[in-house]
Amino acid sequence: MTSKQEFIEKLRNSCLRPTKQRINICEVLFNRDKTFHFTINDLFNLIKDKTGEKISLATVYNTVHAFHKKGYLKEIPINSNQTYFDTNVTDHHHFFDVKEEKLIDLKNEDVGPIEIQKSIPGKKIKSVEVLVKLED
Amino acid sequence: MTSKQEFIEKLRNSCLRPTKQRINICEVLFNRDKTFHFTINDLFNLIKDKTGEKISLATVYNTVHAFHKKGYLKEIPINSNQTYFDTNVTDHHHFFDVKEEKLIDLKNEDVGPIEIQKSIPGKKIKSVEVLVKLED
DNA sequence: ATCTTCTTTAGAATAATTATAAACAACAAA
DNA sequence: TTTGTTGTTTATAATTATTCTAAAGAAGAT
Ligand SMILES: [Mn+2]
Ligand SMILES: [Mn+2]
Ligand SMILES: [Zn+2]
Ligand SMILES: [Zn+2]
Repeated sequence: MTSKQEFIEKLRNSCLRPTKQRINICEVLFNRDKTFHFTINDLFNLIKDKTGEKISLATVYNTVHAFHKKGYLKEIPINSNQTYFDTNVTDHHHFFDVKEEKLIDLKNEDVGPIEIQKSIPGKKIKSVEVLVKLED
Repeated sequence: MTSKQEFIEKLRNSCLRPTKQRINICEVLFNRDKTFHFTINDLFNLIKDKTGEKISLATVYNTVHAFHKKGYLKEIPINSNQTYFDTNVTDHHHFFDVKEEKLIDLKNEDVGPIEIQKSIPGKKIKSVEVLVKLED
């Protein structure tokens, strides 16, 4: 449980002005026990439900991308009509329940280390992600 | 090198009428040595270049999805503004060169077998894909 | 208080994809 | 071959996620 005051400090330390909207979004996103996977639309609706106040869609986009740029959110590569984000920014893998359209974290020990044996001259590895699609 | 006649047969066997457009798309997609990674837009332009004739964008979408549904094309999960497809429909992994926006096949031996140790009740694994993002 | 800079916002613009419905082509049955 | 049926192509419109714009508002510094 992070206090409003702590979010304000974190935002300031990140050169992001602690506006009412950003603080609300912080609380919705980061005041939780488990990792949270969401689309912009999920978040937009959740904010209305949880805080009772509406934040404009443009602001939700702006804020999510600001947080993403600062490394506080991760983007998950799946083919969907909407982009998925993740509050767990560590390197980790996912199940994707295709029917429910839901992401589930995989612990690294559930997958084991992945050694990439091939390399491309002049390029280095930025990330290695496993996506396990689930069906019924 | 597959002949036009063979494409016609393959289309018929798949309950897809062998139209001029579908045969052309087959030739552009499948008459190649190496696996081909593309977006709808790539394909649309390539058809004009290679065959001199224009196929309507709607038909390119229709055909790609028809082929995808029949299992002749694979969809590659990456976050991009456009969806990527692959003529290599076997289970395999990818490099994605973020700067060039290009996919490169990884052989399974370049990655090694991936054992998923976790399972979700009532769900079974449909696919396991590794995406390795590359930067300079 | 005042000024500057950053942020929010509604609404417009963009761009990938999908839907529509009329013209057309493939196929099978006469 | 003609004819009828069904599947396909096409131009165009609709949809939808995302980004852009520019004006109003809020935060922070002086
Ligand atoms: Mn996750
Ligand atoms: Mn491939
Ligand atoms: Zn982002
Ligand atoms: Zn498809």
